[in-house]
Amino acid sequence: MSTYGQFCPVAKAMEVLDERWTLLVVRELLYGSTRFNELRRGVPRMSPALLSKRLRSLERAGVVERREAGGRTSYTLTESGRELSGVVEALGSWGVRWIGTLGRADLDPHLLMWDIRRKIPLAAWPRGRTVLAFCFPDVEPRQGRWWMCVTGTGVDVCDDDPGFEVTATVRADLRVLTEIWRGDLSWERALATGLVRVDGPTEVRRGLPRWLGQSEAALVPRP
Amino acid sequence: MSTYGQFCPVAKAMEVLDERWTLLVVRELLYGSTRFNELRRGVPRMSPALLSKRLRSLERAGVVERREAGGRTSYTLTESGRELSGVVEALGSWGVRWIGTLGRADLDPHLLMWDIRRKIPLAAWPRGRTVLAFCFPDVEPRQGRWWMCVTGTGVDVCDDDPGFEVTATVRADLRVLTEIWRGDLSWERALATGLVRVDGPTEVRRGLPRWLGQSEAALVPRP
DNA sequence: CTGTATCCATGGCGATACTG
DNA sequence: CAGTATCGCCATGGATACAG
Repeated sequence: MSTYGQFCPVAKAMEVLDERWTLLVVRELLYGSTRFNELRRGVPRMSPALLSKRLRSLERAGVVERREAGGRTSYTLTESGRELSGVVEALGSWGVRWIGTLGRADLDPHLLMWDIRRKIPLAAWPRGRTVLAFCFPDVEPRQGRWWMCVTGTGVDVCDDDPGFEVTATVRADLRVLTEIWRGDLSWERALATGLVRVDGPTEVRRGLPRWLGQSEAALVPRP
Repeated sequence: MSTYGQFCPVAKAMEVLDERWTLLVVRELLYGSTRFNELRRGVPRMSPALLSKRLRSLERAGVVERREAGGRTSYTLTESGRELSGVVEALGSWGVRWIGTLGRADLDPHLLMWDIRRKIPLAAWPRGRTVLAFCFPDVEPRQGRWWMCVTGTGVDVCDDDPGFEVTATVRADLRVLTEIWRGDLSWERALATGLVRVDGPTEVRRGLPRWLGQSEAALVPRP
């Protein structure tokens, strides 16, 4: 842990939080991930060794509680950790307002699909099974096709064809769907201009914006 | 600048802000410092080379505007930078609530005197010159005595005797005065228990808490 | 006053492989 | 599933001196 030699609360907070990846791990924990490998999915570019190290640091700092039960390990936020939501929200609001442009390397279909999955409003979907196929023409084939299977009980994301009949196919550049998700671009505009194409029944095209929604960042007013 | 390969606004914000010292420099700018050496006083353990580098990074990120006028350079926050107040405040509130214990190395008389100086409510002080002497018995002599000269026009902090008649002397361990300043300890308690001694007229002892005040961190409710 | 220049050691962190 | 182990680079940043 770095030290600043200052009594200022901002400095003391940053001693715990300023290391690379740390607040992204906290973000994942705030989103509800508790397992090591579940956390890994949220920070795929972080090596497991480093994730392990950060979790220990956060535990020492009283932010994370590590528990072993039935041979399984879980990580949860302490009260101190849960209160970091204020910091994370402030960072997110600032980031979406002032870091407008995404580089090509910021785009990640896997992260996007998991983010969307996390906020699927099950209640808004039809009963029975609905399968949405996603196609990102600008992405290499291996990462360019995804399937999202929504049933009454849950959501599955696959990167290869699960075999079920596809209800509709969503076709858009990865950047476009990412910008919609972040709220940089609206569903209506994207559909109207053809930046997104939906092949399937009309009611699906109509319902899509409500079914898939947007990240909470979309609620932040832009400068 | 680090990269995370994520479109998440928190990650994009941290790419700009997670490097060591960065948010402390922003904090100084939010407090109103604009000159290079003025900024240095707020982050004395940071090397000038590094400060220079950080200021450039922040300029590239659109957070800081650098201006040269009349051979003098000044740094001010852009609108984007000013909006980081939300982040800094969230960090400060969290820090003062959850990082309760200060190590010996976190205490710094120079920083403390300058912090106090920054918030002196001139209007509350008597007309004419008032000189407060501070004595930190637990600190090595060179850093253990300070003088604060308050006149109608401003405040001066000195680490050697300016020669004026001393109105009153405040005597406390550096840790004690720091804790009072942060709001971990109240003036009343500290005076009542003798953790702080004020040698001087009664009205000074009475007025001190209002004259010196506390940092804004003191307003944050504790867990 | 406002920085640059230079040097150097440390260790952070990425990559990869492997284990109970 | 939940991590360790190992390796090696290179960038970070601390220290100091110096300059326009």
